[in-house]
Amino acid sequence: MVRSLPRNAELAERFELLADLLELDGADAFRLAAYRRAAARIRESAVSVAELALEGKAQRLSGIGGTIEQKIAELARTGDLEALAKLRQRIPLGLVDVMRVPGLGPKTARKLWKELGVETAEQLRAAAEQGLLRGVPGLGEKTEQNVLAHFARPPERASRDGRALLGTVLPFVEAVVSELASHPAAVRVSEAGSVRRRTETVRDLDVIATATDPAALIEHFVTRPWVAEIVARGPTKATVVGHDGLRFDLRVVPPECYGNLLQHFTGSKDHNVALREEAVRRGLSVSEYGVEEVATGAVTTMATEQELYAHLGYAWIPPELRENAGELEAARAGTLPVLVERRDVLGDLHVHTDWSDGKATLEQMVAAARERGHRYVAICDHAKRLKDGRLERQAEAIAALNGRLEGIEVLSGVEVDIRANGSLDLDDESLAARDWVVASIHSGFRDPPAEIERRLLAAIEHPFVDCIGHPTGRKIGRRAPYDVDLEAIFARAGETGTALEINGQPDRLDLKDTQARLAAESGVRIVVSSDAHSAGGLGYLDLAVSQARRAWLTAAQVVNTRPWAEIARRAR
DNA sequence: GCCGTTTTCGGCCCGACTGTTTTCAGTCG
Repeated sequence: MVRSLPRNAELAERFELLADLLELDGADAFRLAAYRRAAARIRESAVSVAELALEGKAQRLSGIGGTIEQKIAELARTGDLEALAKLRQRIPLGLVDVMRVPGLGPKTARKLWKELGVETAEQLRAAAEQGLLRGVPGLGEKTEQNVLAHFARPPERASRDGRALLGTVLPFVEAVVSELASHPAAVRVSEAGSVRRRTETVRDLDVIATATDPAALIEHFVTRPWVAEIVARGPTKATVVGHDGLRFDLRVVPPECYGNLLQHFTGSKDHNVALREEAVRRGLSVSEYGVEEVATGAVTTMATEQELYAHLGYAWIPPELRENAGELEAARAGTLPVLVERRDVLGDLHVHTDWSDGKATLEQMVAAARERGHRYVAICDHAKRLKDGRLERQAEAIAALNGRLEGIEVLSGVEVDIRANGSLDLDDESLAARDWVVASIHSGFRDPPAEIERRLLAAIEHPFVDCIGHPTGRKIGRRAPYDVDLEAIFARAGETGTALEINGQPDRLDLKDTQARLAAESGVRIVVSSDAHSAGGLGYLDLAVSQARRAWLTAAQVVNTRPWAEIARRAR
C-alpha cells in the first residue's frame, strides 16, 4: 500500500511542536527560530514540500537547509521524527498549553514544572486556585491573578485561537480608524499590520497614528465604549480587546517618523527582519523611530514609506507583497510587478440571484453592480436550480434587461456542478448557449484526492467551461483544500486556456495567494470574482483583488480587467 | 539550524511593556 505523503500543514505543525518542546527544553533560541521559520515556509508553500524533500529539492525554499530537509523526508517516510520522540519523553506535552497562557512563556512554564510539578493547563489552574503561584521565585500575586482571569474567561473567548477572517473585520478596522482620526489630538491615523497587508485571516488589528498629544489619543482609544479590556497601556502604545473579542493595537509617534512607524507596524515580521538584517550589513540600524547610521550615530527619520524604502535602496513595496517572498530582491533590482488594482477590474464574472440561492433579484443585483461601476456582470446561478425551462426563461429575462439598460452589459452565465464522474450537470447545448460557464465542485469532498483531481481535469478539458470556481474547495478554518496535484492542474489549465478563479468570499479566498502566484507563473488565466449572493456581497470582489495582489498578479494576468468583447472572442 | 558582493564560522532586528525586580528577565509583536 502506498502511504500518502504528509501535507504541508501537517509538516508545519510537527516542526512548530518541535520548536515549542525545544524552547521548553531551553535550547538555543536561534535553532528553534530556524524551525519556526521553516514551518512558516512549509505552511505557505503551494506545492507539496514532502515531495520536494524526497526529491532533495526542499532546500530551494529559503529557511530550509540540509538538516530540516532530512527531517521532512523522515516524516514523509516514517510519519514521525526521532528528535520529537526523544523530546516527548523528557518534556510533558501539556507544558505547551501552559506556555501558551498569555503572559506566561517557555521560561515561566518550565519554572512552574520544576518548582510545582505543573505539567498541564488544568494543573496550572489548580495551582493558581490554591495560591501556589505567588510562592514561586520571580512570580507574584499579579501573575497568579492573570492566570486565574485567563481560565475564568468565557470559553468562546478563551478557546478563540484568535484568527478572524479578513472580510469580516475590515469594516471594524475602518470604523476604529475614522473614530480615532476624528479626535482633535490625531494628526494621521492608518490601518497597519496584517490587515493592511490583506492577509486572509488576522489575529490583531493594528492601527497607527501621529498625534499632537499622544497621551490624549491613547486615553481616547482605551476609553471607547466597545473596549472590554485594556491589555496593555503605555505612553506610546496600547492594546485593548473589544466586546466581540477582537484585539486592537494602537501605536503613536511624532509626525516626522510616520513613514518609519507605518513601515515597521505593517510588517510582516519576516519582511522587517530581512530588511533590517540587510540594513545591518550596510551599517544601518532600522527601527520604528528612524534609520541610524551606526558608525556616526546619525538618525534619519522619514515622513513617508517611499522615502524610507528609497533611503535603504529599494523601490516602494506594496504592503500585500511584504512577506519576505522575494519582494526585497525585486524591489532592489527594480523588477517589482505593477500589481492589479481594483479600478483595473471592469466586471464581475460570478454572481448569484434569487433564480437560485441568491437573496436579491436579477434586477437588484444588476443595479447594484452598475452602481459599483461594473461594465459587465455575469449571472451565474446554479444549473441544478434552473431545470424545466427556467434556464431559458432566465436568458430571456437577461436579454430583456439588456434591452432596457445603459452602461452595463448583463451576461447569461451559469455555475455548473462537476459531478462525481467528471461530467457536468447541464447538457452541451445549454452550455453553448450561455455567455460564461463556471464549473465547480460542490459534493464528494471526502472522495479520494485522485478522484477529485480527475473531476477537475475533466472540467478543465471541457470545451464549454470558461472558468473553474473555487478550485481547491477549502473553507478557511473549516475544510482543508483538496489534496490534489495543483501543479498538474495549473499546467493543464494553462494549456487549455481555462481560467481559474480567485473567489472573494471571506471564508474561501480560493485560490489562495501562493497558489494563484504559482498558477499565473504557469501561464494560467485568473478571474477575480465576488461569488456574491446579495447586493452587498458584490464588495467581496475587493477581497479577491487583494488576494490577486498578494499573488503578485498584474492586470494583464487577470481576465476580467479586459472588456467583455475581448473576453468573449477568446472564450468562444 | 540557516546563511554568505566583507564570512563555510560566527553571526543571527529592534523596541515596548509588565511584573518583579532595585537593574532586569520574560514576553510580545
